Amino acid sequence: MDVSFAVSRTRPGITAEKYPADCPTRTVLTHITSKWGVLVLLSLEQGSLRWGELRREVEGISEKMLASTLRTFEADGLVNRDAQPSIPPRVDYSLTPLGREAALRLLPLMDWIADNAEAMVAR
Amino acid sequence: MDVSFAVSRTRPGITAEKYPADCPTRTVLTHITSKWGVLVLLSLEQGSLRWGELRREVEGISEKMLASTLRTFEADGLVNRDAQPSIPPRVDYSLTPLGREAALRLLPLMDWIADNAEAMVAR
DNA sequence: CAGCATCCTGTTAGATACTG
DNA sequence: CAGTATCTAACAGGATGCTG
Repeated sequence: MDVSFAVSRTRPGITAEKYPADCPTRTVLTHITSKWGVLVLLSLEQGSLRWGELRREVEGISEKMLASTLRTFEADGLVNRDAQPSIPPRVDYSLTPLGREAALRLLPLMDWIADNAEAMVAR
Repeated sequence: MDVSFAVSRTRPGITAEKYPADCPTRTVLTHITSKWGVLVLLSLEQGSLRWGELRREVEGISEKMLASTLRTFEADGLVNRDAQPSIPPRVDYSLTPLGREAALRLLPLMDWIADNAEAMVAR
């Protein structure tokens, strides 16, 4: 696979650069680290949530941004959308196995941030 | 410490929400997951780099964004700036211990993205 | 070489209103 | 309840030129 990141970790010295602009990793990194991406992914990490629950969990997110973030992740195969055709409608969102893998890598980061954020901002 | 993330992982049920809007974690998360934040942090993970080296490592970053990203991380205490008052000037950037901790949590994520990005984008 | 100043653009995101 | 539609605003980000 020709993803430069994995290759370049070894610092071959000949490879032009470590983080080329036109690399699929950039796209995925952008999705996941989008303003609400991390928060949505981690909210679903403990189990599926309904639309409204998600909105309340990720405080401050607008309906538009929640919809767009979820659709992006659905297209990426990170999130499942399960819509019940009932009235009133009920839609549950959950992580796919792939999404769970991503969330798993996000958890240590968020835990660390939670532990150090105050000190950093106060500085 | 009143960082809601760490607390809420247990799903107390009484806590209003998991990711409140006015939380220092939001600020730090924004800095680190900014468009170039992850790439800069990881570029420095293997050792200090000069300004120009960083520009080349993180392909596509503009001078303005590199400067602003570095200044933010410097203020957060994640990056050290070491300026030699020589002519021509030489400035080296390196991670602080705090920055190294952050980068360490970013590595698994980037490795995972590198392994899965193509499949996700191709989808 | 390592920036900063200035100006400018466009995506990203917020507000509001409406619907099946 | 779970969205869509539309309109607008803000700020991240880019281009260019200049300097110690």
